[in-house]
Order: sequence, then structure tokens, then C-alpha cells
Amino acid sequence: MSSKVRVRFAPSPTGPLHIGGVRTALYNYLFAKKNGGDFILRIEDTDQNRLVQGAEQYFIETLKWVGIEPNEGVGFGDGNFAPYRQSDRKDSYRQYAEQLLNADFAYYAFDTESDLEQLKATHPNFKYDANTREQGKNSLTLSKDEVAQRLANNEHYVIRIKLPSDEDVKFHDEIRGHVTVNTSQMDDKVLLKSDGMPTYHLANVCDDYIMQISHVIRGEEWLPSAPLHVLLYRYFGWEKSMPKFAHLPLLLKPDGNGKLSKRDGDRLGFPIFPLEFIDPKTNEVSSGYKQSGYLPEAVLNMLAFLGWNPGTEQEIFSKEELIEAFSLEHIHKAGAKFDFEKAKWFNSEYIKKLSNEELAGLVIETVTTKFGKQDDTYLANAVGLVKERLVFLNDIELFGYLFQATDNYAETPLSKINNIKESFNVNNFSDFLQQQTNSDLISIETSLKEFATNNNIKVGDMMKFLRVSLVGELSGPTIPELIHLFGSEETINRVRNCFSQL
RNA sequence: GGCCCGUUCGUCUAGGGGUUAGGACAGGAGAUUUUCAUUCUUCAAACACGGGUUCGAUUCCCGUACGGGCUACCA
Repeated sequence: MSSKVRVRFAPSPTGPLHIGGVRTALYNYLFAKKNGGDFILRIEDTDQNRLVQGAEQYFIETLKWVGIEPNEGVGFGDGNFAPYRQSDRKDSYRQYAEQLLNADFAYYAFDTESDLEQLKATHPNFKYDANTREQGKNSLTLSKDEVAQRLANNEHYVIRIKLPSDEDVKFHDEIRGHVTVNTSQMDDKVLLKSDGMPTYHLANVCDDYIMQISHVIRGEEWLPSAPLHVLLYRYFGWEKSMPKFAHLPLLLKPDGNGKLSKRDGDRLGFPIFPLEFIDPKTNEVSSGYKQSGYLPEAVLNMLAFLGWNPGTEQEIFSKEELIEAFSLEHIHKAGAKFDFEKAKWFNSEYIKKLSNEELAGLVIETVTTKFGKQDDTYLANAVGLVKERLVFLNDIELFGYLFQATDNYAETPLSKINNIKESFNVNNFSDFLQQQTNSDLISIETSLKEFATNNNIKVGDMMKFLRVSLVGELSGPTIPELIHLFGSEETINRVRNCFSQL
């Protein structure tokens, strides 16, 4: 078996992927790229009852959006191990279950749902295991003939693993070190369900083995079942090629307790999903980072730092830098509360790093639909003036004055500039402005001050009046910048309009 | 309840037997900006607790507390 690094991201299509899942995918991706390995997307759709339409496509689009594309897998082309959807591999699992059956590591169980309920009712803390399976209806308690008969009658059955009653299972976790669990704490998990589908445990182990997965990097919620998986590798005789395990700390709710869940997003007012998702059944809309105006690079960077750090003080990392710096050793052990403020900071940092043209390209759609078609150069210049004011791309909507003049000025700003009424002459100002058309920012500012002094207006009042005229508010970019952007004609129009309302 | 994993500023974290316990976000103060935003400076803020081991423990060990996960024919 080759020692090539091969990792997989294996989500279950039961709904959209929340950012915790994206982070798991990211760590897998980074680990693969860092080690020159393969990153695989496998769809674990073994629970036919919980399938959600569109979930699989959602995974694919998410991975594309954040830029961590698998080199094999559903939606990304077949490698040597297709198919990559477990429902398409259904037939293969039965033979593995039977292999275990023949080796006496598994058995048929015919217990119905009500049988099990009864056992649970009569035995507190009941679990199906070495001590209790003699009370069940299974191929260990039933006669050979009866088992054959039930099988021939197409009775419903599951195949369960047969665990020893008292045996320490030890394994090494790349993040947590050595972990030991005794089989007395475990139960005879179902391997093959009565609908013929494998459970996660069987499918996962078989596929990881077949697909030559070298490292299983997954959430901590899987840690308790890792011993079961180790036993499966052992019983299959695959222990020497068993992948290494790395169980990631969980993403926790920003407030209160528990792991981050789908509901938290709407409850706390920020997205929990990378992309907007509309539930096909309920039509419930879950907001997405993309639609909220996040840059995928910022989301990636922010996610990478939730549970991992480079060991240096650098925090802004491109994808390439993340690959270079990533290692399993620097993954934290404790769960991380999701920090929305930090996410915002990352995003604004990434927006500031954009060139005016890049930023313009990212907001052109919003601007056009909201404020009408813009000239490309103008848009880039306009956007450059407010770049450091944007936390989200969508915040550009807050600066409509860059694209449209205000018709009616609000009371409050107007009241602050009333004192200019007597000394200011619109026509004089218009004449003055004509001469400034080709001036640079500094000379516009100097001339403006001169104009104010010559007309017996305080410089501060003058500037305040112009600001309100141009943007309709008391804060904004510097006056020379605005005049430079708007040009003298638009500037004078806005000034006239505002002055007339004083 | 049982089992497993964890615990450094409010949050994300660095560090690790002897440190002024470092950084970032958020918060406070100030400077620059005629405004606001940016930027810069600066302040406040943490080793859960109790026992060991040790000359010395936040760092190692054991308990306790607290947090999280798992305990399905869900993943």
C-alpha cells in the first residue's frame, strides 16, 4: 500500500453544510496540499430517510466558493475509486458484512423495533452487547434452522458487530494522543441496516480502506466511535493499513453552551452557512456568508484560526500561506466558541487589501441594481473612497450618495449648516469651482480655504456645508476627494440643491 | 446516569518547570484626520480549584469542579 497522503471530506447530505463542516473540509484540504496528497469528496448518503434535496450540490458549490476543491469525488471528477457516493456503492457493503459474519465477528439480529423497546423498558441503560445479546433474537441465540428459515422468509434483520465483553481498545489520535476505551462500554453496533444500507461505521471504514485514505480528519463527535472503527479494521484484517486519526475540536456556540448548530445563525443574527440555503420542503431560508457580503478568502482565513494557529503572530494568511504553515500539531484540543466580531474584522481586512478595481468588480452588481449603471472608472474611484469603511461588501449600499444625489436633505444635517446662509454665494462658488476642474487634492483644499476666508466664512463651516451638500450627512470622505470624484458640474448641482433648502 | 475528551485575558489563542505569561478581536484613553472611517500610540484584562512531585509549578501527576462530545437500524 502506498504511503501517499489521501484525505477525504465526507459529509452527509442531510442539509446545508455549516461552517464547522467547512472548517473540517478546510483542514483536510490544507493537510492534503501541505503533504502533496489528495483531497477527496465522498458523499455519505446512507440514511435514506434524512436526505435533503440539493444538499449535495450545496457541498460542491461551497467548496468551489471557498476555493478548496477536491481532486476526486462527487462533482469534481472520478479518480480511481469511483463511485464516491455511498448509495452508489451499496452492493459492496454487504459482502464486507458477510465477511465479518463468516469470521464470527458479526451476527444477524432479527429484533423488531418493539422488541428493542421492550428490552430498553425492562433494563435501565440497556445496550445491545456481549451481556445482553442472549436476550435478543439473533443468530447467536436462535437455532441454525430458525435463522435460515427467517432469512428464507425475507424477514427484516440487521447485521451487528460482535464485540468482546471486556477488552481494552487502544489507538493513537494525532491531536489527543493515546486514547483507550474498553469494549464493555461499547455496544454491538448495527453494521448493515434492514434496508440493506450500511451504517456510517461500516461504510466509512470500508470506503476509507478501499479508497486508501491515509488520515481521517474529522470532528470530535466521532472520537467515541473511533474504537469501534479500529476494531473493524482489525476484524477485516486491515489493521496495518489503517488510517491515522485526527479528531478536531468542535465549534461551539458564541453564547451559552453546546456545539454550534444550524439554529444559532438566525437566533444570533449572523450566518452559520457559507452559502444561502433554501430548504426545499419548508422553504426556510438560511442566510449565507457569501450573500452577506463576505469574501471567501476572509472566511477561509477566519475558519482556519478557529482551532488552529501557526505558532507565530501572523494572522492574515492567504490560502497558499495557510497550506505552507498548516500542521496537525498546532491544532488546539479544546472547542472554540465562534467569534462573530473577529469574523467581521477578517472581512474588513480583506476588503481593505483589495484594489479599487477588484472591489468595484465585486460590488458592481449590487451598485447597478440599487443605483443604476456606473462608469467602470468612476465606480473604481468611488469605491476607493469608502473602502476602509466597508465591513461587508454589501455595505456599499450605505454609500448611495456616491452614485445618486440626494433630493431632500434631512433636518438634522441641514440645521447644522444654516449659519452659512448669509455669507455664502452660490454663483461665486460656481465660478470658483470651474477653475478647480483639473486641480489635485491638495490645491483643491488650499483654494477651498482661500475661498472661505475671502468670503468671510469659517473654514470649518464651509467644509461642513460642503459635506452635507455632497453626501447629505455630517461624516464621510474628505471634501477635496469628493469634489475630485464628482467633478465640478455634479458638485455645483448638489451645492445649489442643498443651499436652496436652507 | 455511564464512558470519552477538554480547561491560559470577555473571545480566538502563543508559551511552557524559574517569563514583566506574548499576540489578535472586542472594550477604554489619546494622537493624526477641519468630520467620520482608516492609521498610530496607549490602558485594562487570563494560567478553574485542591492536593502532590520539585529548590521552584501556570507548565508534570492525582483528585474535584466546570465545559463539551457520545451513549439510534443519524451521520
